[in-house]
Amino acid sequence: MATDLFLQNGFAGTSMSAIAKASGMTKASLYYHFANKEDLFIACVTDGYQHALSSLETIVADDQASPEEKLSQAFDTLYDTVINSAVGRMSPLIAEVSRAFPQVARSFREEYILPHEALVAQILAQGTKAGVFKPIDKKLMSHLFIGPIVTLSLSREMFAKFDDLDEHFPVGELKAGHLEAIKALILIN
Amino acid sequence: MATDLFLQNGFAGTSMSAIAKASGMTKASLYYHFANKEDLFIACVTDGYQHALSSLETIVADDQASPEEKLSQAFDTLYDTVINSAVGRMSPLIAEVSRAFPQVARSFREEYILPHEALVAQILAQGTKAGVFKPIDKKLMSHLFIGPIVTLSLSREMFAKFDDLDEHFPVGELKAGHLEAIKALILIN
DNA sequence: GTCTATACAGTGATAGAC
DNA sequence: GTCTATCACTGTATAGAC
Repeated sequence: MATDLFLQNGFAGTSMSAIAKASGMTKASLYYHFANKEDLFIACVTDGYQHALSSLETIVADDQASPEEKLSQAFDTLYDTVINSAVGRMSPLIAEVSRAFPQVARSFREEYILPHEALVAQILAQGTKAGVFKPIDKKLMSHLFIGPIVTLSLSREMFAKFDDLDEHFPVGELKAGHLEAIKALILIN
Repeated sequence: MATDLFLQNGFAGTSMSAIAKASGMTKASLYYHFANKEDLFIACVTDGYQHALSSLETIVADDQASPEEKLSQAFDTLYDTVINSAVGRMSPLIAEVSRAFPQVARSFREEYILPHEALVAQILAQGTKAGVFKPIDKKLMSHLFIGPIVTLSLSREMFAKFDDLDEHFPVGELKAGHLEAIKALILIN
């Protein structure tokens, strides 16, 4: 609710009055639940963490799938999460708020980014152990793996109101090409 | 000047009073030069376009260098531009402002993003013509080429105030690994 | 072209009744 | 736990003198 408003109008562009109205409350009631605007924002951000991580966790824990299948599933999940979910789309917003409130950045990193990276690293480690993936530096893999997805999400947010959005940023094709590129980089033989 | 303020505090977080003060003017004088805040912001953004493009243009026009050398030089330029220059760092800011003023996004795309992509595409086309690069889809290449760099810039903005910035986001290493990955993807033999 | 002064809407946040 | 009413303040923008 408040999350949607923040996404649409930014942090400074979303007033407590607007949030109260959208929540069917008055401002004063809102301030009964949250000490201030930052706390409310942080609640919005952390609220979205859980679900985004759980789908990756089930992929990692799957005993049936091969490392290559898991990699493909991780791509599906990450593209879906970063591009469609509220938390994923919030990156630029978090960057904006982080300037004034660095603890927002810290919490985002520790509770969202690092667990994500760790899960992706686990999938890659499973593949390396099975002898099908080359070992690769973890930071570099995050750079090449998550980088394009976040930028795609940012671009799509930026051009959300344009009617040729999907023509210029075709998620499916870009995802497929990206996956092939990563495979070319890490698959053995 | 105003650009730096926008970068530090976001669009809504930067007041006309603050800009006027930093410019050694009063608010009223500022409004003599710019009709409103958006116009001033657009002026800041477009102002940075020129230089950012010119360095890529000289690389493309170079008759001496091999396509592989040009690719490496383009990496140096893009990393430097996106991470260090004002325009490059402005992407999240432009995303913020674009929600309210879509023409900002359009101008950014047409005058900055598309020319950039076209120049990179030219380097790749030169390599393909010379028989050293495989042909590759233009949109995909932008996704894989520019995506990681923009996300790196965004991350570094987000964690700019943290003392372990360069440890977590080591530009040099990531750039080198990224270049190797792109080469693995497009180099023939 | 730059200034002082100001209009006026909206902001985050609080006091106190119910 | 929610309300009405209000606080002090800052925001964008403008009028009019010099």
